Amino acid sequence: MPHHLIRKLEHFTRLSAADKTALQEIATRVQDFDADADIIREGDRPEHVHLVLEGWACRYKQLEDGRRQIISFFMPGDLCDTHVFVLRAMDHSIGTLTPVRLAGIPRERLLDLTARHPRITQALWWETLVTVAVQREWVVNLGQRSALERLAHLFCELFVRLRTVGLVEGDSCPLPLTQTELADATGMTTVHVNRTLQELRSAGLIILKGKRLTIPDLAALQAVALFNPNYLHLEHDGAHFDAND
Amino acid sequence: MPHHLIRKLEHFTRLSAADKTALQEIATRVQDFDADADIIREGDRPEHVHLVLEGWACRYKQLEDGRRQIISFFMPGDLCDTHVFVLRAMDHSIGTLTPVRLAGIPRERLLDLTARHPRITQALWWETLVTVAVQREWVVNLGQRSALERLAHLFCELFVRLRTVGLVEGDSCPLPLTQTELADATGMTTVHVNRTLQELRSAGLIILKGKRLTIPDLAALQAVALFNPNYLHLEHDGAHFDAND
DNA sequence: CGCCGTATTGACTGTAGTCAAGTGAGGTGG
DNA sequence: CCACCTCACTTGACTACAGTCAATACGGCG
Repeated sequence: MPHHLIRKLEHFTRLSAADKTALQEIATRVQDFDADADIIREGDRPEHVHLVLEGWACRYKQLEDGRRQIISFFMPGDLCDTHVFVLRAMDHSIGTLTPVRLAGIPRERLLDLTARHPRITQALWWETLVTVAVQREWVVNLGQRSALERLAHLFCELFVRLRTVGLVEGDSCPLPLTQTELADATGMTTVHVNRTLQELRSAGLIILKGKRLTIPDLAALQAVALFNPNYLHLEHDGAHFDAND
Repeated sequence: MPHHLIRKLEHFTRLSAADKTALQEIATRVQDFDADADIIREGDRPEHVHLVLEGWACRYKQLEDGRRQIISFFMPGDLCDTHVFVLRAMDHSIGTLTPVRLAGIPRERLLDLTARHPRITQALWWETLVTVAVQREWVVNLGQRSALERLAHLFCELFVRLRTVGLVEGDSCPLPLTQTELADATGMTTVHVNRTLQELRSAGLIILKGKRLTIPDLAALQAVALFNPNYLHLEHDGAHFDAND
């Protein structure tokens, strides 16, 4: 069932049939959440690693005075915190944006999986490091880019990430976010998000309607956003890690 | 020699004498760098993990048009990219801010160390996860905090981190950064950094002079910054990982 | 049809950026 | 030892990007 994860990991390494079977089997303890529900709250000590099977979620942090920052987005195929067990308590929360179906993977299960499947271990490492690289890019995005560039960059990133899990159709992809959520992710106000979206639309760079994003000319949007996809580390050259069966 | 690292790791777990000796011995291949030199450049494929022994460095990313964002600071005791080996090429650069003394730890050396010393493995995991947590907090800082809060927050973080490696004396610590560097880290202009520093000074929250930062009332500065140190995960409760010798 | 959350618009404010001109302090060389 | 040079810091006047407040429009769903 976790085909999105498998599809993503195959961008890094070729998995054997046995690897894939093993990955299929981790999707136990499936749970469903409504939209706008917390999966994990700041202060919790999570019991297992979560894998998003369907829907979108986000990592976020709320300041005492109510300001909220979305720190990252989770989409199908994404893992939440492969290694949290080391830390005592969550320093942020994870909440859903749409209805979400999750698999909860117990710690031992994951350890067992990686012990038996070295290529999966490598691939999960890659997954983790890319997540961190995305986090760094968000710092650049918030620190240096203008509102227009910022939204454009976010759209490029989400589009490319969705493509790696097979959720892009032609030049369009799902984008189930409200303008408020875009604002919380980009450090802008909803009003300014709204106006900036209009600017992107009238420049013909995006079509955004009915929770669906269309990018008629990805290269053009990338140019506006100063988007360089290398931080997503998608060049499939893990030949030296390939399965030989 | 890498006493700062040892001191830091002991905030998470109690290390045995053997653990400490092993850590002492990884500081081979010592290299010295001038200030404002690149240690690793975007696109490089680094050969070893770097440990900062003395001086300050930073992770940064430069956009095509020249804008630069400092993504994180490295101070004595910090490790650069414990697990880069999985990825093909660096997606950012690491450069010095002051003269820096580094130890280069070959991959095998690190694997060997962790294989023999499970507590060190745990402690390095903690180190890695805290680094990522810091990265997330920077997203919150850039996305939600005002200029004043942002600088105040950065100072709180640097102060607390320096304290964990023993570099705080009383209520003051080294701060070898120019206003330009502060600007690149906080996504502000140098002019605005300058004015905001004056505001912090005249509020009596900081004394900043001669590359030295004094914080007369840390609680007050924390309140202004909305700084909550929990993301640094310093509560020493790793008793269950304690060495028994 | 009517309700509620989301999106849109306008007018105004304010924080932060820009440009450009000084001032100051530390280091070097004559 | 001092002049000078450079880099960092400081200041002022002006601009502009983004935030605030508040009213209104839209759209999907019961």
